[in-house]
Amino acid sequence: MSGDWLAYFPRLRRLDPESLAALQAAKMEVVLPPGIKAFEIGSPCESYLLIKEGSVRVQQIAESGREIVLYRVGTGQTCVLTTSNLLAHQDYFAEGVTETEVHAVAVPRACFERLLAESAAFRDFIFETYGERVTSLLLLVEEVAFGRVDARLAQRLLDRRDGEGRVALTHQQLAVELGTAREVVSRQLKDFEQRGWVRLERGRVQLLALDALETLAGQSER
Amino acid sequence: MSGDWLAYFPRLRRLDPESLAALQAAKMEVVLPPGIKAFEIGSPCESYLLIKEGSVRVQQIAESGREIVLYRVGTGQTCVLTTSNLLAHQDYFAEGVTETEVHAVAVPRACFERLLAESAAFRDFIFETYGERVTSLLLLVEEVAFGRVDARLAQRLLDRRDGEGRVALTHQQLAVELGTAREVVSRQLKDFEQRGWVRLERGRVQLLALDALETLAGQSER
DNA sequence: GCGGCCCGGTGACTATGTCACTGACCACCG
DNA sequence: CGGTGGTCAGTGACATAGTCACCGGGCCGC
Repeated sequence: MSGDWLAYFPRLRRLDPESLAALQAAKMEVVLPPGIKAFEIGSPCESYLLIKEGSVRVQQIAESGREIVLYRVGTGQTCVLTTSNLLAHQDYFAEGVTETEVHAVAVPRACFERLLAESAAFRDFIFETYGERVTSLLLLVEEVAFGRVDARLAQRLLDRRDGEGRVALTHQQLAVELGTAREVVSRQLKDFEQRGWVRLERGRVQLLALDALETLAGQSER
Repeated sequence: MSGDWLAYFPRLRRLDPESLAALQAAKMEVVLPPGIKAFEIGSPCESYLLIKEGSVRVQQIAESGREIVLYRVGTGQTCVLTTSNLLAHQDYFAEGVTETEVHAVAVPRACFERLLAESAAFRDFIFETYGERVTSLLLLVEEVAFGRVDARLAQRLLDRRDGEGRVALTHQQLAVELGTAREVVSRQLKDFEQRGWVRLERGRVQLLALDALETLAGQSER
């Protein structure tokens, strides 16, 4: 039911009635299945995407095939890269992959630009997380440039564990999370296992010593 | 003479007279000597800086002391981090160092926010390079995560050479440019020298084979 | 049950980063 | 002029990370 979509974006309720009406009229509700590319390198950027439910993983891909996860966009969020591309009239040069079924609202470029010009509340909404994203990209630069792989891996395992301390990712997927190679992840995990911190299963890691992993994750500086 | 400052920011001429008058009234002309910190980690972000003349190097610093240059802000440009911090009400978490004497125009936060709200031309001005900066940060992530040090070094030498093919930087400074260690730069440079591509001098590198360096710089993928 | 594919393990090697120490060079001062 | 301290660069030994080639096991569809 489309009347409820604003519940996901409370700040948009502050829009003046005219802007809100324009948004209502122009928006399109979209549903994407899991595991597809919402956008890829070179795609033009046609509309502003507001995610109601689900998660999109945005990743950079090198020619060599190595990948790195830049960030995720989840419920109630929007994608910096999309915003940035709309503002600068550029094409995408990263790819976005749906990790779950994604329910989103698409706002066409023309409507985006009109709202940006007319509505202070819309601008606030846009920039709410925008600054934080720039921050998170700089943190990523620092992490990749100076961080230790073991600490970063420990952090990712903690971040992506479920309620029972399981991480349902293959070594390859973990390598993409960190922008490193599978072999490196395999060796680090084996090391963790020998310390008794995790148990390795096919396609999954069972965490056993959260405190030890947290301690290691804290030592991110090399 | 302050009447000419708009010559550096032609897009600001499109501002409506009222906004322009507000900007004129609130702005402050500032001059910073070379080699000082325009802002550092933890500084609050009080005003929007428009650079008329000069260059500011923005760099990230790890606890270990290793540094990496994130980007430079030059004549006619503005700093993404400042914009982002103003938008998101955050403090700086990188530092900005003047590389030359810097002549700039400072716009206080209140005026920045008012103009952002009132003037479409001002927003266009802000976002003109903003999107490109996000792009450049993603490129930096890719470079640091996947790039070869030798290719990146060759690229930097080419980027920062003067008219006679000289690069007036120490090995340490080159290491900061790339976010690597001085020893690594020293060894790579020695290798370049043995190939006859450069000649090493104290505090300086003389480039001899631009074409060879360009070829290497092109092979950035690991 | 066979073949193909994904998953993970491993050894050997290369590339990069760290540490400790050295000497060269330079500016300044007495 | 010589001493002195600081910056700059060179180097060997070692640690960490990434690459390459290859293997074997499990899983799935036919």
